[in-house]
Amino acid sequence: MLINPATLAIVDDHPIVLEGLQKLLMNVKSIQITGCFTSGMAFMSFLKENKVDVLLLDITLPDANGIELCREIKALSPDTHVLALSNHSERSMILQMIQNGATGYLLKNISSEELVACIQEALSGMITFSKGAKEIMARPSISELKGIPQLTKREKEILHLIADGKTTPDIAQQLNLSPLTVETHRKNLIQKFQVRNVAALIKMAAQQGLL
Amino acid sequence: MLINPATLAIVDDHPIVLEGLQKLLMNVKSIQITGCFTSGMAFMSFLKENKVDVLLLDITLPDANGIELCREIKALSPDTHVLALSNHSERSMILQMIQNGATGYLLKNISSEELVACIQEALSGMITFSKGAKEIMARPSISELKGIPQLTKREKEILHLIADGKTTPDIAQQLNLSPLTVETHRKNLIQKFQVRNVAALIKMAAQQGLL
DNA sequence: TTATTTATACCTGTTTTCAGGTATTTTTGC
DNA sequence: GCAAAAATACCTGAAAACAGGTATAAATAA
Repeated sequence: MLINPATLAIVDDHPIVLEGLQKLLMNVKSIQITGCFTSGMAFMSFLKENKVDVLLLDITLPDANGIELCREIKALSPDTHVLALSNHSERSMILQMIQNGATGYLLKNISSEELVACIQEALSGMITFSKGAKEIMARPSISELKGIPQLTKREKEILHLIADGKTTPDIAQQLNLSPLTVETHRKNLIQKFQVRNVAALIKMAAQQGLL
Repeated sequence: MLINPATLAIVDDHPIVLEGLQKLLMNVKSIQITGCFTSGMAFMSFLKENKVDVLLLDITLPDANGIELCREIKALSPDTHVLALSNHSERSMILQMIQNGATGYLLKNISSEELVACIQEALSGMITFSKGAKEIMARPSISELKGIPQLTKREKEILHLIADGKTTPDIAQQLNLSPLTVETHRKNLIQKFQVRNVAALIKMAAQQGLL
C-alpha cells in the first residue's frame, strides 16, 4: 500500500479519449489523476504549478507538435515521465519522441492491463513500450539502412569536420592538406549522397546516424 | 520443445567474453550457437553463407565501428536480430545503435537469466533492453533537451527548406518572399543556434530532432 | 603483378553564403 | 491599446561553396 500515489496527467484533444482513460485508471490505487487537458498550452501552465509524475501525451494536438511539447515538458520538469500515446506507428516517430525525452511510447490499441503495467514501469525509472511499439521498433525499414553510400576513411573524417562547422580552409589546415584536396572530398561527398549542398548532406548523414 | 532451435552468433574481440557467453548459452535448448568471431569482417563473411537469427555484437571492435557494422549486417540480412552488447552506457550511443537497426541493447553487467530472456524477446520480434539500458534510456540528459533555441514558425519552415538543400533564391521563390528576407531568417537561425554556418546548423537541428 | 580504389592536387568561373549592419510593417501577448 | 515579438526588406563586400572538369601518386585488393 502506497502512502503517496503517483500523480498522473493526460493530454489529448479528444474528450472521449480523456474520459475513457480516466475511467480506466480511476480504480488503480497507486495512481492519482491530477489533471486532464485538451491542449499543450493548458498543460504547460498546470505543470508550472503542480508536480506530475507521469503524463500520458497524445502527440497529435491542434496547438502544438508533440515532439516539441515533450521536449519543453522535460526541460521544465525533468522528473516527469512522458509516455507518448499515439496512433502513429512509424519507427522514426517513436525514435524522435524518445530522442526528445519521452520515457515510453504506447500505441492507442493498448490494453488496459498493459497500460497500467507501462505506467508502473515508467514510474520505476525505466523506458517502456507497448507490445505493438516494441514490434515496430524491432523492424527497421530496409530502405532506412540501405542506400547509404560507402564512405572512405578520409571522407568520413572530412564529413565530421564539415558538420562541426569547419570551412574548407579550416579543414585543410587541420589535416595538413591542400584546400583543393578538401574541396575534392567535399565534392565527392555531395555526389555520393546525391545532394545539392552541405545542408542536405549533413541532414542525410545525421539521419543515417553517421554523425 | 522446439524442432528448430534459433541460430545465434557472437562477435567480441575478447576471447574470454566469447568463452563465457558460450558456456552460458550452451545449456539453453532453444538456442544453438553457430559461430563466434573476434572481428566484424570474419562475421560478415560467415553471414553471407549462413543464416543467423540472433547476433550478440560487441560494439567496440578493433576493425570496425559497431554502429556501421550493425547497419551493414541488417542491410545484408534484415531478419538477423542484432543485440548490441556493450559497456557503453551513454544514451546517445544506445539511440544510435537502435537507429542503425539494432533489435536491442544489453549492458555487459547483464545477468544470465536476463540475457536469455532478452534473446527470447528479440526472437519473438520485439525490441529489448537490459534493465540497466532501460534505466539509461529513461533518463535523458537535461543538456540534451535544454539549450534549444526557440524558433518562430517562419524560422522552422525555412530551416526545413535549407535542410532539404534549397538555396536562398529557391526558398524566396517558393515562399513568395524577397531573397533578402530569407537571408535574414537564415542569419537569425545561425545566430540562435550559435553556429558558424548551415552545416553546423543542420547538424544541431538534426541532433535535436527538429528535422 | 596488375587493376582498382583512394587520396592527393590543380584550374576557372559562377553562385551562394556570411558578417556587419539598418529599418518598417504586421502580429501577438498582456 | 500598447509593447514586444515576428516577419518583412534592404545594403555592401568578403569569404566560401559549387559545378565542371583533369590528373597523378599511393595504397589495396584480386
